Parts: sequence; structure tokens; C-alpha cells
Amino acid sequence: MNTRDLDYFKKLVEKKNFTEVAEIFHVSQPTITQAIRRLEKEFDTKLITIDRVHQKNEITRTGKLLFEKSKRIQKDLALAHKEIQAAKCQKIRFGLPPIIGSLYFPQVVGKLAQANILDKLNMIESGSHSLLKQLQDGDIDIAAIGSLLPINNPHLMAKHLGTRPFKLIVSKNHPLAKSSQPVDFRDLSEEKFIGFAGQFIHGQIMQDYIDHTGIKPEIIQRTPDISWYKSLIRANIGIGILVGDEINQYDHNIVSLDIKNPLPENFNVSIFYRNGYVLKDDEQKLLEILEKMDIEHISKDHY
Amino acid sequence: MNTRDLDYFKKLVEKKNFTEVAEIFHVSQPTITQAIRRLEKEFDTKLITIDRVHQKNEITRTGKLLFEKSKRIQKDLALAHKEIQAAKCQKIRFGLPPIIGSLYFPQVVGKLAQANILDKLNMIESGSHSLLKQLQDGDIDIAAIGSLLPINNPHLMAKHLGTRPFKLIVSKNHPLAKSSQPVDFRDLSEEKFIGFAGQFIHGQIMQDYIDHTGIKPEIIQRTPDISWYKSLIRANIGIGILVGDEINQYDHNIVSLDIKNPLPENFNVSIFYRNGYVLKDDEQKLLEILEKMDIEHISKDHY
DNA sequence: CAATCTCATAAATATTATTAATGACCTTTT
DNA sequence: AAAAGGTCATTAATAATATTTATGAGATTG
Repeated sequence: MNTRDLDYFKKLVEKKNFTEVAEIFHVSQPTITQAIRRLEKEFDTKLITIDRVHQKNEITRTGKLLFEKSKRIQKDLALAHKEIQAAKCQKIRFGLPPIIGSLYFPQVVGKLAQANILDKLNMIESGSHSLLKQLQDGDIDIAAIGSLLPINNPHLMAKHLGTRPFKLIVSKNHPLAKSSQPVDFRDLSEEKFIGFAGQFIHGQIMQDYIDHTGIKPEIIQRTPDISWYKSLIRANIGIGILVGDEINQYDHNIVSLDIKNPLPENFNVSIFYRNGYVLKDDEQKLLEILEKMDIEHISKDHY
Repeated sequence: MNTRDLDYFKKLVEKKNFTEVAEIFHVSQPTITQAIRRLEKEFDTKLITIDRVHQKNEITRTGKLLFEKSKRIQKDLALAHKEIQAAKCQKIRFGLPPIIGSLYFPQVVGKLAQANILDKLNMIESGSHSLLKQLQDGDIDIAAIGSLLPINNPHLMAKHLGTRPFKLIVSKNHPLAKSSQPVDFRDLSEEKFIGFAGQFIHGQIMQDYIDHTGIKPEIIQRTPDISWYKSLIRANIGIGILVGDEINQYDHNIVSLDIKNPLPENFNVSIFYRNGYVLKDDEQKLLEILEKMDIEHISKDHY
């Protein structure tokens, strides 16, 4: 079977007009008629009913079924082209969210340089959400991803690197800063919070705590940047929630506190690549180094 | 592009021998050579390296990439054929695990009969695990599934019907039967348990409790059938874990007890069909009836 | 070194896709 | 009611593509 017929058919489903489809593909109209006839013979079914009376052709149910498969086949072929095209380039198309890049990658930069991989990285810095899409579209080949829940997607291979807790972040001058006890989120209903703008995972976790506890503290400000976020906390404009590792010994005037009733959600750090993707040697090396990365016991030396 | 070329290529990857592939497809050997040449031109890459010296042809990395995509395209085409073939039949290919069928379906049988759907059901009774596979292979089109964790699979559409807790099941003569308090699994290390044989979900939940608590009670017997299971419990041979609904007022001499430290896992009842599958009218009706099914408040009348 | 296996090449042939020309069917316009 | 115009089917001719036949080259084996 020729995939061109599927292309014709797919467009026909969208346009429902043989003449128009023929023009789009710069072929004569009978070409489309014949292509459909071939498919109808191949699958032994009527795919489209021609209705001259109401001048409205209808796709049959089996036509719709084939349409869905055509879309998937087109996607796979496009992906094959993208992957094979990218194979000609030595670079590793690697997606890295800024948070993970700044928190956990410093400890492996040396090793990457040593293995001659650093200069082969074609880094795409973007949010985890966007990276997952780019990964599935074949625009990148490997990505580090931060997610609240483990991602279980049969299209993607996952290597879980580690899990980090979220912590409550307050200014040194905030009353809670004195406490050494874990804080119960339900006691924070009167607090003012700093929120995250954009697709940050931190925005989601705040919402989840609200959904989970029913407590809805006021969010007085939203920022798209972690260092601005910290500044607002430091100035005691409000308190916030961050991956604990964001706060280190050099973050003066900020205190991080454990949260007592944690969600089943944590900050999960994983490496993904497409299922069925064949890793380049360098990509294999990169993965081996990243897998050794210790997310859960990061050394303070790196700050 | 002709999918036949992909068929030839896929077989060539598996056999690594042009002559053999030609024989398998009953074509002449140059046919294979030309097909590969066409693909190499289409994707502008070398797919296989011919090594006469070590008499061992090697698939290139791009060849492996195309191989993976070929597999997926073949699967999609096969699925299209299966779905379109099944469309000619009026029956609904529906998978139902015995547990869900006996516990929750009695309440909708009347409605199904009323809607003339009951006699259109081509029921496949099997375990949830097997049903999920049959669903993905296109051997059935809709399935009710019981799972410990919500299933999140982009290939499948899911309608969550409800969640039921697991309970501890003991004989009336067992000391715990007197207790009205929820039981802590960690207090059961000295108890003898009845286990499940086969792919039952109940076998998994037992293992999960063991993994979760570190407590490893003795499993003295395994049965593949729920009524045998109940008999063993009733005879006080051991105690067990079941979906609470399995025990009703007519189950004399058996007591079900809440479990204190529940896992995040429960018995989730959902309806699945393939993403991209186009429901028949009857299938749509079936889904509407099933969606109204109240899993979480089943009436005792049905026993 | 002949026999054999494997794959490539090229020309001939077979198959398949596309086009051009035309007609049927229906709606809209005059 | 007839003409004009749009849409799709049909058919024969043509173009494009796939396959085969025949042959040769490179390597191994006995």
C-alpha cells in the first residue's frame, strides 16, 4: 500500500471535496478517486459516501477509523525523517529545565567535559512540560524532566534519578523562621504566599496543596523567576514553596522548613527519551553519567 | 512511499540476508535490493552496510531508527485492518474481568437489556492484565478494567468509574472477628494468609502491603478462584485481603475489617477503549450506561 | 580452481498510478 | 425550462514505478 493514498485520504477527510484535494496535491481529480478506490478495495469497506443531493460527502465509520490510523502513520514517518535527519549531526539534542540544570547538573559538568560530551550538547532550555512535547515531536532526543508524579508513558523511556521534597520557604524575619518543627500546611491559611507565573512545576505544587488540604491562603504576587521569588521571600513580602535544594547556605535571610503533611507528590527528576529511539554512542555515554548523578544527596560544595 | 518496502526492510533487519528475504516474500532477490535502495534514497541515508569480508551485514543506526518506525507502522496498519474488519459485525467486543462482572454489573444488566445491548455483547471474560493487552492489540474494543493505580496510557481512553477499598477478610471464628476497630497490617506478621494464584489483582495488593510495611506474613495456600478463597477463609485456614464488596450479607461466617494504614492503591474500576477508536452507536450507548453505574454505593439488593 | 553463496547492476517486462477527455448528476442562475 | 457551473465517476491512453531475468563481481569452501 502506498502511503500517498493515505495522504490523499487524510486530506479528503479534512476537506470532504475530491476536486479541492486534487488541487492541493497538484494532481488531477481522478487521481483522488482512484486512490480512494484502492484503499476501499484494500480494506474491503466503503470509506466515504458521496451525496450529490445534499452536496455533502460523509466519512463512514470505517473511514474515520482509517483516518485515525493515517494520522499516526504520517506522524511516525515524519518522526523517522526527523530522527534520521538529526543522525547526520553529531550534536546531542538535549532538553534541560533551568531548575534541574542549576540545582543538580553542576556535579556532573566535570565528568561531561572529561568524556568530551559537553561541547556536543545542543542544549534546549525550557520548562519540563514543553520539553516533553518537543521530545515526543522529535525536536529533541533526550530530556531531563522534573515532574510531580512519576511519568508513565509508553511512548517514552524513563530513568528515574531521584526524588526531592518540597519545603516551605520563609524570611528570616518571619515568625515561623524560629520554629524547628515541621510545619502543617493547614496552619498556614492566614499566611500570604508568593506564587509562580508560567508553567513552573512550583505553581502546580502550590495548587495541589490547596486542593489537598482545602486551605486556600492568599497569593499576593506571582513571579516567573526563581531569584525574584527568593527576593520577595527574603523581603518578607510573603512565604512560598520550593524544592528544598533551591535554598542553600549562601541564601542568607531565608529559612526552609519541612512540611508536615506531605503530598504523595514530590519533585521527581528523571531522564527521558523516546521509546524506539536508538541512542548515539555519545548519548549513551551522557546517560551513563547522568544516571550516576546523585540527586538525593547533593554536595554543598557545588554552590 | 510504499509500505511494502518497509515490510521488506523490516524482514531484512531481522534476517540480515537479501536472498532469504526475497524467498520469504516470493519475489526475486533484486526486488529487495531495489526496495532498500528506494528507502535509502527517500530518507537520504545508508540503512545497511554489506560486508562480504566478514559475511555479516550490519544495520546502521539510521536503519535501526527506521526499523522501529516500520514496526509501529505495520502495527497501525494491522490495527486498521482489524478494526475495519470488526466494523462489519454488529457485536460489541467487550472485555470484562469476572470480579467486576459479578460485583458491579448486576445493577446495569436491566438497563442494558432495555437498550437492546445485552444480546450485542461479545463478552471476553479474562483478567484485567490480559484484557489490556487484547485491547491494545485490537482483539477487543472496550474493556472494564480493575487496577491498583489509575492507568494513564496515551494509547487508551479511560473513564474512571470509581474506587473501592480493600479489606481484611477473616473467619467468624478468628480472634480478629470480634474487633470493630480498623486493623493495622503491621500487627499481622504472625497471621497465616491465603494468597491468590495467577494474574489476579488481589495477588498484587498482598505483595504491595508486604513491600510497603516490611511485614511478611506467611502465605500458606494459593487459590485461583474467589469462591474457593472464601471457603478457605471461612474454614479459618487463614485470613486474606479482598475488595470489600466481595463480602456481603449472605457470606455467613466471614467478617471483613477495614485496614488502618491503607496504601495509596485501591481497587480502581475504569472503562477503557483505544485512543483513536471510533465508537459504534451501540458502544456509545453501552458506555453511557456504564458511566452511570455507581461503583462506590452498590446496593445490597443485587446479591 | 571449480562450486557455491550473496548481493549489485542493467535492460526488459509487468504492474500500477496518473492524466485527459468525457459524461452523469445535481444545483444555481437566467 | 434551459443554460451554466460544480462535483465526482468512468475509461482509455500515457507515465511512472516495481519486478524479473540475466549476468557479473566479490568472497568462501572443499
